[in-house]
Amino acid sequence: MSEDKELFPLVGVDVALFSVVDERLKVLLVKRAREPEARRWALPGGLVKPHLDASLAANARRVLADKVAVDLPHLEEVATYSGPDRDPRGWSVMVLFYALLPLDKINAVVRNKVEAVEWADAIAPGHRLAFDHTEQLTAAVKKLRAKVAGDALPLHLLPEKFTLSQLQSVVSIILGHPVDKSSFRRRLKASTQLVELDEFVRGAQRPAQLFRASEAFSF
Amino acid sequence: MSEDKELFPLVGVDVALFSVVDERLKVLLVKRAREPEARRWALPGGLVKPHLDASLAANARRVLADKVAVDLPHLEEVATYSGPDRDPRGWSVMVLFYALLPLDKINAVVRNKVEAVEWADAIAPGHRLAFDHTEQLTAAVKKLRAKVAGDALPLHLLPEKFTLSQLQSVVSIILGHPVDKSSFRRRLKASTQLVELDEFVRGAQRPAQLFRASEAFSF
DNA sequence: AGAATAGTGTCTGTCAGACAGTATCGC
DNA sequence: GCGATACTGTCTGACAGACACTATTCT
Repeated sequence: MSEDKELFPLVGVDVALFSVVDERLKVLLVKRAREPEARRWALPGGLVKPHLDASLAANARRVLADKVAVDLPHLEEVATYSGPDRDPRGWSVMVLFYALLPLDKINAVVRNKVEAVEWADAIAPGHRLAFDHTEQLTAAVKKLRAKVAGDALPLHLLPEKFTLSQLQSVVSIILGHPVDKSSFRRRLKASTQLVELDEFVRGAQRPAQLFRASEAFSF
Repeated sequence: MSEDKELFPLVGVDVALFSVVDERLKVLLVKRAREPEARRWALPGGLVKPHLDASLAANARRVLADKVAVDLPHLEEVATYSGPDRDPRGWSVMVLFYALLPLDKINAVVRNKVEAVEWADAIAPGHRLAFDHTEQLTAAVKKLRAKVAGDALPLHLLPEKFTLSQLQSVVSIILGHPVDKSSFRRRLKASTQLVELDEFVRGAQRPAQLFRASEAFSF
């Protein structure tokens, strides 16, 4: 066993699962039940099981299925974290992914489990995280922001049908600064990523047109 | 041993080492001496040795030190490739990096080794590559191009001191299309990445000013 | 009518591509 | 002078931020 430690690195994944709650970008944290780092908040993650997982992405989906009751619509690789000291169990390599979860599925999603679960503020989680997860979370947020700043649309955070105002709100929450309405809508009209529907949302004001992701959409 | 295969994935790195030769973007390939995939061209790579390597990046440097006699100035992570079938030895996960090598060090660089070594065209290598290395190479080129298109300067492909014309040439070779001289130079003057020197290159025409990377430079 | 949100029109500064023009060398 | 390469100036069209304006609903 201790020889195995010398010969074979531990291999697994961590996942930063983002959502938007209360006008804030949130990330799912779990309170670890077991050693190492027991009772400390951490990104959900786990070691790969070669007989179960077809890939690291599959590993990520399996791990998250323990905390969340939905299929993740999209997994994006961020970076790998490796070395002899980052986990006391031995030389380890963890591949970090991030995923986005639609607003309207949040309540249905959190499963009862041994560990506590929390949607923490993604920018300022308010906990000291286990292992190198603070660094990982920073990297995941940075990658997400870069992608959205580069004109990708975070539709995976929205319901299947959504208004442009909702989309604009989510984008500005992710980026951390206001987004101009006019230029935002101009961009979207030129884009092939959205399809306008003939449906409208009625509320206490002018109805808003609904949109959905087009076939050409890729995050 | 066969139980180990079930329990522990193989872990290693592959490296796409780029350079510019003869006005083309080239990548270093090695001809594998051992099974699996013996005698097939491949990206240089190797399994991590926990007692030797402090990280996967260190693993990459060690593997490349067998083929190349210089320290790699920069390693950039591209993606991971994993699964039970991509390597016949078992469930494996390889982390792909790319690196850039300065033009003026190429000749000093290739070591005598068991395997053959070749600088192949990065866009059309002309060989069927081992494992999933064709896909890996495509991803590495794409990532490099995206980085350079996003205003990063590939100074690691140039000598320490270089002219703007040389830099422009390298950028256009990487991107695969011509770059406008005027706007390119305008961008560089506004940038803090370069420092102009008081030295000039004299040739058969007007001397060209030399530049070097500034402290603020980061690829 | 007024509040609230959806959606549009217009102005303007910035910036990148295009390309012509000038500068400075060797021969 | 001529060829070659380095370097600069200028024009113009595209576009994004700013922001005011119009539109449509509910109360």
